[in-house]
Amino acid sequence: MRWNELSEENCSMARTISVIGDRWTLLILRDCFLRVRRFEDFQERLGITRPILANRLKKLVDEFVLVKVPYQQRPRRYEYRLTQKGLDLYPIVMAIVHWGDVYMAGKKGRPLVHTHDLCGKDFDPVMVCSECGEPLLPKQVHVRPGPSAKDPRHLPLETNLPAARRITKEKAAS
Amino acid sequence: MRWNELSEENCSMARTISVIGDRWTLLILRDCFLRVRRFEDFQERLGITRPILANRLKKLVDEFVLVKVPYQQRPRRYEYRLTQKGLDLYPIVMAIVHWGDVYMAGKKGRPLVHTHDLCGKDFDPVMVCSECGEPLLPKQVHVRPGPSAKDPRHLPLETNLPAARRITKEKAAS
DNA sequence: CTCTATAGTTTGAATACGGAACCTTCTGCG
DNA sequence: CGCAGAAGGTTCCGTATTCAAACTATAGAG
Repeated sequence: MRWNELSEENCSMARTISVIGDRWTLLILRDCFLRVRRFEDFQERLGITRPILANRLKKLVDEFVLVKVPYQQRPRRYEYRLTQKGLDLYPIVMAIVHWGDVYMAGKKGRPLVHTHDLCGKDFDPVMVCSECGEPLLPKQVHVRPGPSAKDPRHLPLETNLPAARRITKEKAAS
Repeated sequence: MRWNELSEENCSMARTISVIGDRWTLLILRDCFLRVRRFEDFQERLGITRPILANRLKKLVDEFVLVKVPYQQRPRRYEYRLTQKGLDLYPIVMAIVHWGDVYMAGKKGRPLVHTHDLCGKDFDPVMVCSECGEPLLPKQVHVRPGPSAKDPRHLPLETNLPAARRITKEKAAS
């Protein structure tokens, strides 16, 4: 499966990955949320090569995650800003940062602390259920085919094949 | 910056990306949370080539995100299961899926619906503040150097350089 | 002794990436 | 005028990664 095929998969995760699922794009987005907006700033902070940076920024603009906004005329220069679609990537970025804080931080602690303006406290991000507000644990969540489900390759194995498959594929198929 | 340098960056996001920040690894993790555990199943569901799959699974095992558990002797065969470290990637996966549901789903709706066993309802994942429980909006969060902060390249521009930099770099530096 | 199941590894061609240099538009300055 | 500098790219080329297909290994079944 190539990149262009990824975006046509009937799977929300595959389709999101087709937009933001590479190393450099994720790092660019991190910097966007840190208010970096200009080509030269991205290039210097990330240590990314210029051709790749240009390519990734163009892709993010094509996907409406970023917009080019002119910040001066003569010579005309643009900066890159998050759209609402881009701002809505925040939970993804925070979830990635938080996992890194928990599992990849050195002995000396996390590199960055986040403060919530609303309550004034330092916080960690927590993923909760929109209906009951409880933290989400993978073992308390089940999944079923949605309105556009069709490709059984994107359902869990259990709904896809009888449990007997776990023993021998042939017996179960007969 | 190469992959091996990424993991040494003093940035939680860069370090997480060094573990899970490529296309195939993210798709493998999606399937792990859908209870896929075996080499052949991953290979068939993802359409990934066998060498890449072997390489990514090995990397995830080396990072303690997955463990190899024998499920039969003679011939000895293993399956791949999420460790606690791996299970804790759930918020990242859910955040990615949810963004895809919102922005990348076709007219016919989302491919998969999630049900929360605790409350029995279909839900969306929401990222909230651990201290006050309110949903996190990027504009209500500020960031400051943490215990292990050192490399100014990973701070926001505002804390990094005076605002005057936005006009002329030279004047501000003098 | 061959066939099948599972989990890989090897190999060679296609693609992407890294690094350096170059291009373009404009301002400022001698 | 003519040249330097700033900002935002693009071109070029050698290396690294990925893809696709075939091959290897282990063991039970017939």
